[in-house]
Amino acid sequence: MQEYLQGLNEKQREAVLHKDGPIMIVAGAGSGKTKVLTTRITHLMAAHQVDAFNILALTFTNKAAHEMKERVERVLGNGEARNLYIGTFHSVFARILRFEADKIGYPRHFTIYDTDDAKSVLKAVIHDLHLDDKQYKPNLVYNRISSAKNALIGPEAYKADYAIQQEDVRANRPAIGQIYDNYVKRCFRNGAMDFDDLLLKFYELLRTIPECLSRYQHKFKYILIDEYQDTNPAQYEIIKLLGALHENVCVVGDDAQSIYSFRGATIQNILQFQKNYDNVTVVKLEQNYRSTRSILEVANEVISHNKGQIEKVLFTENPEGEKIKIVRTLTDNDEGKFIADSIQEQKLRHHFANKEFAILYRTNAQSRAFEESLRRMAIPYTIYGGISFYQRKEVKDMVAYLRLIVNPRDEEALKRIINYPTRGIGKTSLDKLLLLSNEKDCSTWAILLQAREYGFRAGTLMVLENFVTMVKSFASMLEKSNAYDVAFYVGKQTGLVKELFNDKSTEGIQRYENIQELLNSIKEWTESPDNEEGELVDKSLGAYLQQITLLTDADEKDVDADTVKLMTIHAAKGLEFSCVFAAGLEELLFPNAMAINTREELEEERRLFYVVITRAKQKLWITYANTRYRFGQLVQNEPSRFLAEIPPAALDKSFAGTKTISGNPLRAGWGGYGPGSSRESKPERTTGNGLSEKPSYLAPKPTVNKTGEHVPTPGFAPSDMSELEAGQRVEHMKFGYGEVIKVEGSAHNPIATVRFENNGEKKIMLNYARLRIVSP
DNA sequence: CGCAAAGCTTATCTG
DNA sequence: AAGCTTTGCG
Repeated sequence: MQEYLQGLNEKQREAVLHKDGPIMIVAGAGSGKTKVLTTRITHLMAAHQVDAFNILALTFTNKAAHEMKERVERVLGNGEARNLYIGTFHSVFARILRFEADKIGYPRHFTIYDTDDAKSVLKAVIHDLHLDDKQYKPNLVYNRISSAKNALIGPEAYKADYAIQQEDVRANRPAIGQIYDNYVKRCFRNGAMDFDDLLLKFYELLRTIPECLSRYQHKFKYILIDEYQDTNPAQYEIIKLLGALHENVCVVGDDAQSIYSFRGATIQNILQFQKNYDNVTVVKLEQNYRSTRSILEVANEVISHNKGQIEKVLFTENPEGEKIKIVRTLTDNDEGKFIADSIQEQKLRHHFANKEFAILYRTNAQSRAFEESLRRMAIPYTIYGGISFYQRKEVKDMVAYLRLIVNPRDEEALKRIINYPTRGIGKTSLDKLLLLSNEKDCSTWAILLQAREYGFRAGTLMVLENFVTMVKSFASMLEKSNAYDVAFYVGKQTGLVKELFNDKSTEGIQRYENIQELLNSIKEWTESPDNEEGELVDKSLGAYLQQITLLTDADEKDVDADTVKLMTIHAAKGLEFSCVFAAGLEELLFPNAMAINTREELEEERRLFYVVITRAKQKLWITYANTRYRFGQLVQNEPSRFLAEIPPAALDKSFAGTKTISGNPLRAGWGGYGPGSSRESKPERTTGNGLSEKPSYLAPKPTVNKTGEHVPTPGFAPSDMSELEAGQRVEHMKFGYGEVIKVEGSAHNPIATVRFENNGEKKIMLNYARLRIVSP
């Protein structure tokens, strides 16, 4: 038997050895599914001589894809793994779409719009339709359109669907269909795809171009999909098409961990897999290698409250381990303190490293209290889920230039930098350009190219043409130089780098460093060997730009760094930690208020709870707070209903003090952690009852205008400023009389310094201020 | 035009 | 409480 099969249990081996035909691997939490997937790929290549070029593996994160490739390479050691097609749905499809773009009318280097870009387009569309963006909030509209796309419903189908229309009308947003329509057209005009388009357009490619369907059906003889429970209908249909020829589709998933329905994922994909394919082999991996028996028992019990799952019972041969600890605190800050204290204590007593701890929560907003408490204890930590490096303003600015060079139709990029750094193309000119591009239904860039014909003022026309010339010169440089050289030159030539360099504030220096880091990243990209991209090798700037939009900060941050990890439960999917703190187990927070209206929603929240429990290898704390701040206001929360689903026998009853909670509907015996038990609690904030907000002995603030109101002389009329010079006496509407000290500034923006009798020295911009010359 | 202050909104999860 | 947008002003 091959060496790589040795470490597998019977079920795992069965999953690996199955060669042809559809197979569903139901892999419980911690049952070694990554190992099975990689070994399966290895086995296909080593034992069955399947060519790496014929294997497609779709994962949930870029990082998982990387790891898988590495593991296969480690076993095979012949460099073949580089030819595997492994990546996320989005990155793999983006790569193929780049290759086939012309067939569906897109430029090869189409831009991928991230959520911010997409929302910005939506804003413009909503504005152009003269709709109220209070009623049509871009965020909401975006989600609605995203759901439609993930269900493969285009604008026409959207408008024709009675149920959808009823929903929109009832929500008083009847025009979403129209917005959707315009949005799609606008994105196409911009040569851009949003995240959902990467799936939708790939699907359309397969559906409408028979030669493409055939090519990729033949190419991908073996298809493997990780985290199948979180795929949506678009992904489902794509796989069905791609796999139709060989039917060698291997899906791995756990219905109990399906937590992405908000992204259009439907648990039906995994529940129905057996009905959708003939002769499906089903293998269940039920032995858990990750957690202690105590932890697994709690997980099993909790998930049993859900209906309609694939039947399975997870077991483990691991030791029983410690019991679970449930901890109540008075406030969210106390919760933070408790967790930081506990981490410190565990480190001292049991010699855990920082990186063995994770604090997991339902919403990103909860991270603040933990950050503060960890910082106070000097415990290093990493937060996941903030804005990624490539979302920072200065980075996006620079990237916008590069985007425009590669794809001049990219209107979002153009809007961002056409007047940054300032070059005299103001709002008026830009609005006119955008209006024209809407009228002619062509890209803003096309209007710019013919600016001469649209009656701009001479000066404006000149700056517009200079801008066009500059961008064109960058683009032509791209033909001869590599991406890094072009980017470096752009930074220098536009003055962007210089502007950041001159800003010596702390943030300014940081921004400058970020740009340097961006340049480094481009350099690394251009120089790295061609082993990451399968057979469609593309080291162009365009390929780089598409790739960075698909990176998440989980891909950018180093998991091995010795820091405590803070993230949402969603982000923790697929990860494991020795010690886990599941925080904020409160009604309305977890389960979240947004998800308690239907059984389906509530069951998904419960699966989320299941996921957080099963992240823990050795120790698990579950915490909740009586009160926490929301929108700057203190709110009270009941303990989460999920706590009552935990079997009492699994709990550590002696834990954290002896206080019982009076009036708590849950079992007594859990500790309290609040001002009484923590070292330094802030006194309770006095909440606004309208009384004694301010001590009465304090004098009221003076209400008199500090500047002292000046009453202008009757018939006040500003004088002609062109002749103003030092020494003249002037009158100002508000500041009264004064003497001109000096006149400076450029010709089109002169600034006078005036010493006023009652208001001291002021700088006055003569273009805007109203001054009357009293005497020469 | 560009800045600062005031005002308003917001926070479920994400590639 | 914090971030983003609008406003008011020189």
